[in-house]
Amino acid sequence: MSTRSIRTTQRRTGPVAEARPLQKGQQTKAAIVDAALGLATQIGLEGLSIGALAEVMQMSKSGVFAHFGSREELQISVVREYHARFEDEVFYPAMASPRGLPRLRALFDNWMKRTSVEIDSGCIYIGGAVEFDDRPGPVRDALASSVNTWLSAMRRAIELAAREGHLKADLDAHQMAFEIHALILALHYEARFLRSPDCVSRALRAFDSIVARYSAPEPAGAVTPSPAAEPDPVVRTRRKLGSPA
Amino acid sequence: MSTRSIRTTQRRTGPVAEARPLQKGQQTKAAIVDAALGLATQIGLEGLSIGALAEVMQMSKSGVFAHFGSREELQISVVREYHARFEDEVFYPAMASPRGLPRLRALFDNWMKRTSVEIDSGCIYIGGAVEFDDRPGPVRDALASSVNTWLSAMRRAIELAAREGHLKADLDAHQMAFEIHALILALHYEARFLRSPDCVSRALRAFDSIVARYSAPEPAGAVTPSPAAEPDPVVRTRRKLGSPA
DNA sequence: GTAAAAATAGCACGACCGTTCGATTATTTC
DNA sequence: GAAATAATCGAACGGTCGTGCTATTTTTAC
Repeated sequence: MSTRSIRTTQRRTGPVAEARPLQKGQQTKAAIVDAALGLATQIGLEGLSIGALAEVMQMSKSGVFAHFGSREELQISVVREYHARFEDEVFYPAMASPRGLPRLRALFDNWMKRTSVEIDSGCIYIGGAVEFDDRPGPVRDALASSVNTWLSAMRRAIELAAREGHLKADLDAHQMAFEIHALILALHYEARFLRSPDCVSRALRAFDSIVARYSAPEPAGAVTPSPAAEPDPVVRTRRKLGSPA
Repeated sequence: MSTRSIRTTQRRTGPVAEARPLQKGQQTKAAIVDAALGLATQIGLEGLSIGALAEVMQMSKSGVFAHFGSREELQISVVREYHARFEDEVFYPAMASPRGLPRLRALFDNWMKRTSVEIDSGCIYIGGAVEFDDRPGPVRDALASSVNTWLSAMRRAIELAAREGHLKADLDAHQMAFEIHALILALHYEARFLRSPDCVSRALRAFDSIVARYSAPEPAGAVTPSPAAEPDPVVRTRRKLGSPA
């Protein structure tokens, strides 16, 4: 918390040297956040308790606590960590797919995997929304900011697909994103709560229906529009999901 | 709890008369469940605490507690109450609409109102799914049972609409129900968490798209198929959503 | 009215919660 | 090495939680 904003470069020679960030602390803090994320995906952000977290980490409660200063700050750290992983596992890999429809489909596929294929861990964006929809505060803000960042990225991908000619030029990207988001929510619901075995294929079918409806009318037979589009070679470093500031 | 299974009809004349259920208790119990439902729709089933409930009811904790015997039984009572209200406010009113597409649309409209128009209270079926997807036990069972009952009713309405000729005869009712359910979940998410102002109209538009896609192909212009179908006069007493046994 | 029985209150227990604080140990800097 | 500082521990506090007991009050039955 307090050590975060301290610059790494400054150094002093006087007898009372000012602190520069050390490594051990940040390291175990990262380990704690990692464990906390694991707990939060199972029992929710609200269910996260410092005592349980300390037990997992084999540390004392106060030892864990000292890294965050408050439970709320711990929750926010978990949200940030989830944002980073979402970026790494959903957004960036999809950017390697060719612009337009293929990339949009890759985003959806990765998103699906994140929220349902690993059934043992729920999605913080979905669980957190339910837990914090009536609970204003910084945790809710961090959550909403991350979700909005991600949904915006989806809309951008849709608009790009429209500009590439894969989808109708005059489509309502907001509307299409709403419908795709809905599929993810239903998938999460049926996979994790109802344990419906065929929900993944249902979500895929529904996605295809949506794409077909928003697709640009084509003269000849081929359903998938020109798969000849080249992938973007260097996107990993250029494009960003965005930071949830 | 113990008084629940005692029959109402039996009566004795001996000096040690066996108990028959009295009224006052059930009455305040109903009031407690009502208040508990109000709390649960705001802070969730897990957030429900007997202490807070007692304060709302202006009763002692133990006084409230005695009606249920455990917190779990209180939660189950809340789920049952929600089921009953859902039946009354979503299912039954829609049964007054004409069979087929109009009735399906009425079900969706009522469902929408329940989960989003009254933004101050969340849906227990949605919140509970997130809270209990990793928590086996009787509360989860009661929740899942109610949800499945309702989703089955939706599927029946879809099949009926197909049989009436309003929708394609060979449609996959499960798939269509999945897609409609998805819209409700997205509506709930955007209304309550993201506070997106136009989510209601988005859900309506998406619903229309789904209906159009599953509609029976028509020769002439009219989009809505023959609105001449007569409503069912006596459905309120005959048809049931079903009990979540 | 009286007596049985049900409904409610009062109190206490043990468990866990987040948090504070001072002491102790590790780590880093010189 | 020594000195400084960061990291961690241990114990404790006030609070809320669900729950179990025993009184006391209210309701019902006769």
